[in-house]
Amino acid sequence: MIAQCGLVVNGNLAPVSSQVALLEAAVKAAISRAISNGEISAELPATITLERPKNRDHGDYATSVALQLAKAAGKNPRDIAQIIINHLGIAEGIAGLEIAGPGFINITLNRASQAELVTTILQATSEYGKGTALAGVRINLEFISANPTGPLHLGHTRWAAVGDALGRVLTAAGADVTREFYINDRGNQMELFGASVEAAALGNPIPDDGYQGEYIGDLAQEVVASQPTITSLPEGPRHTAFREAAYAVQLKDQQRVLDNFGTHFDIWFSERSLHEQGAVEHGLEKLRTQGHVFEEEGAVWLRTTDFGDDKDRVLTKSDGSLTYFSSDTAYYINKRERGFDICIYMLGADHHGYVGRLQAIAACAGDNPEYNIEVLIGQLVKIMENGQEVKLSKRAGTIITLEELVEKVGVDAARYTLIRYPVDTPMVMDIDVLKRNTNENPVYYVQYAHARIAAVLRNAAELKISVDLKDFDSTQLRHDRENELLGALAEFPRIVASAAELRHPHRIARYLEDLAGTYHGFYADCRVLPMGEENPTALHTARLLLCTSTKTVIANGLALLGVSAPERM
RNA sequence: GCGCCUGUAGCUCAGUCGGAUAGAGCACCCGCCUUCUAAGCGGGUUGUCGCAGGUUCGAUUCCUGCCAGGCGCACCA
Repeated sequence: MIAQCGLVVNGNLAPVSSQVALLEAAVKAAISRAISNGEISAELPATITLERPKNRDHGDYATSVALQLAKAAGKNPRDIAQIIINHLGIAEGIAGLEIAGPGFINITLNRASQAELVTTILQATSEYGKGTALAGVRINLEFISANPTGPLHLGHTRWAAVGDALGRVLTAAGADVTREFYINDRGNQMELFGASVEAAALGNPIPDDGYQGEYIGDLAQEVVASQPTITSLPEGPRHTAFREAAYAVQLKDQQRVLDNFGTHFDIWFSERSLHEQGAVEHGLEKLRTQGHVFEEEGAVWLRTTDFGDDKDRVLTKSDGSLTYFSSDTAYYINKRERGFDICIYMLGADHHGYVGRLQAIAACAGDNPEYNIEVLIGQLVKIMENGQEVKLSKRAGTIITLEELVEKVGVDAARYTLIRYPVDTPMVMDIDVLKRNTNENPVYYVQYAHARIAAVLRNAAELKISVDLKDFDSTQLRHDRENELLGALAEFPRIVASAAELRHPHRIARYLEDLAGTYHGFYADCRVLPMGEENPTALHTARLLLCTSTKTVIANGLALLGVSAPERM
């Protein structure tokens, strides 16, 4: 049976491929037979994709493969569709096949076999939706990477949510993911930061290019409180001591805030450590052997223009000091030497000028910039409060921090809202809407569906209705709403796979909204529990198990977003 | 000037390798809780898919040009 074969083998769960994949294989096999019979003279397409028609009258799945083959085969697409159908008719689990429009093949599944999906989901539980599309691929996912010179603000928050969700989605697709935060703890900005805190502690004016925020004063107080003698150190050591102490406090604060936000990193990678390990020299050496390093006007350059960058980049300045770019090259090479196949960088739109040079780094190091490195650019987030745009300015002290955002709207609403839009769309976050806790906030719509099912299950437990899979009778599920819900549940594994491959975690959120809507429709039309004195029947059990499956999928999807799935609301 | 992103309903936005009558939420109107969570469901109204060409059985989707908005073009970090 289509819904079962290949999913459960000898009682063990095979990697959960969707029933759709099996159906696709059946269509492909049918075409293959038609070709070897000489009925169609064309190449077998590499992949056959079934889509879910928007219009329910077009069956459970549809394929346009006959239209695609028409030209090569030199045949009318409807004739080709008929030939494919002739070969496909024998496949089990299919209840109906028809040719529609210019040559679409509409497939209707046998309802009972489709309902076997419930068994699949309930056996897989938290594994349902996971796949193997990226199995064996080692991915380094770098995101946020803020300077440790201030609190994380709104600009970082989009990445904190999206990056974390992407990490979860890639993992679900089978990839071996390491999440990494690169700490820019070296260079001018650190000096200015240290000097600013020091000045605040000593009651001196903050340096011109220094950091102005209120938090600088707080940091100064905290540093002095933990090291009372720091102000009496001689100027040189005092300067260093302030810088280091402030750095430690600020980094710890960033880590605390992210932890609270549900975003966790496997590695916090210090830029300094690159230099201490000699990784920069090592990287330079590697680039030299690849032949893209040259000297000019006393500086050492990397010829990134060999690979499409706008201009060549300086590695070592004419005064002998290393540029930030040299750290970038060393860091990339270091990642590859740690065994990562793909290095993903998530950057804000204000850094998109880095894309060319990052790809050039990979090429200069002898890698394939089309595969080994990926730079995802996210557009900036605007924020509205009290009907006005809040202009973000460190100087004016109007930055909104991640922590403040969470205090205002909560972790779930903040994460969900940031994740549900594609990152290349500039988005507007309206604090007032997010505070409202109405269903203008789609996270509640999805969470509500989960809580609603939990309530039904609690009531069922009280009524002692069987939810044992052994009592599941798939032929009970014949209602259109049940069919629609099963179809939506069947989609989840391919949604996860495509979200991972396209690096689009927002697809998970959109899918969940769709699934929640489908469930609410089912709930409105299909009574789940017995009414009054009615005795429980096989239909009640079947619907309860369908509810449990839906709850599992919603919970699995929300887990991929790092959003909670409440039992009660 | 060059480069990246965006332009879809009154508003905020989805739209899968190019597919059938372009969708959702909000807003607006009308129905539905003496039995499972009404944070819900059903129905109604809403479109020059920025503009103009091209590719083809078929384009919101791919290509070219233009218009509008955002961002970026350091021997800074």
